[in-house]
Amino acid sequence: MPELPEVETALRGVSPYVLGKRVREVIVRDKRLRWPVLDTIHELEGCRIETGTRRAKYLLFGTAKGTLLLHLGMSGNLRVLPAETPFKKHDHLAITLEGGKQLRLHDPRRFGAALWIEGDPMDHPLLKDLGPEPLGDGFTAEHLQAACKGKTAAIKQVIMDAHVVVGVGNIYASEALFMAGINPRQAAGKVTKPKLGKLVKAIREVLAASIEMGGTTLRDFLNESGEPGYFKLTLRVYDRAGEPCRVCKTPIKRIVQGQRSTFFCPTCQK
DNA sequence: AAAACTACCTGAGTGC
DNA sequence: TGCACTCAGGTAGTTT
Repeated sequence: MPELPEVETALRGVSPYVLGKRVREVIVRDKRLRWPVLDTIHELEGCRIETGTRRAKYLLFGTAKGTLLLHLGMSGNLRVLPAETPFKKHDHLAITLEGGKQLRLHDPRRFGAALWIEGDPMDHPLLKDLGPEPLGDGFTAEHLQAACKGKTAAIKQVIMDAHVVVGVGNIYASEALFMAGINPRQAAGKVTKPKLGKLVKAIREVLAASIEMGGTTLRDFLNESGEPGYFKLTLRVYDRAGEPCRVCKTPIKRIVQGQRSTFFCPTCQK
């Protein structure tokens, strides 16, 4: 599910309801997420949530005492509901706020995470070695060129490596490579400089456009108001194997790279 | 150092 | 209806 646009959409959706609110109670209904949810999560109780930010696909809710880090994994979503709303299966974490609302983490596959961090969250092992934000100033053509230099790994694998740039998931990796006219199997070190420049631009554009539209929806993602996003309607190659390329009509191909599906147009992406 | 692979988990869809 | 199978948006951690 959540690629970066969905995570950003979730953050924007819940922020108005949680920012400035004090946490009454943290309810752990199932601690078996990617890592066991520790009892330290209850340190959040009594704290006022002062900030809501995102780093890569991690959500950070800051208080004076520490930071709540959430990750939505493959199948997670956040909802804000009246605290008395019956729990659904897979509602693993619930944070009751002053005023009677509750922030809930729902995650069928349980690849998500919930951690309590004291001190600067950017020093946390999960965050300290991450590459630049794709929509930030640090993600430049020069940066990507330096990261690709001499690499034999496929360009798709490289742009999905969080040490190179964060937030480029499986859908948008395929989409951006199509937009830049790059074959996903090409060795990163062999992609020309101008193409890498185009790729930076494509990654920024596709992510920004999807955030604008409220995130792509596949399967179980619902945005904060319960309405699905509509970006899937405009996907260029992802999940379109056998269908005609929107530019040249060549059938879109599906291959497997690093145990993940890749979609591309053999004509437009040389 | 870099690349390849493993592990974690449920649910939807397909074919018989 | 049921069973067996494949596939799915992520990524830390391990092995080669």
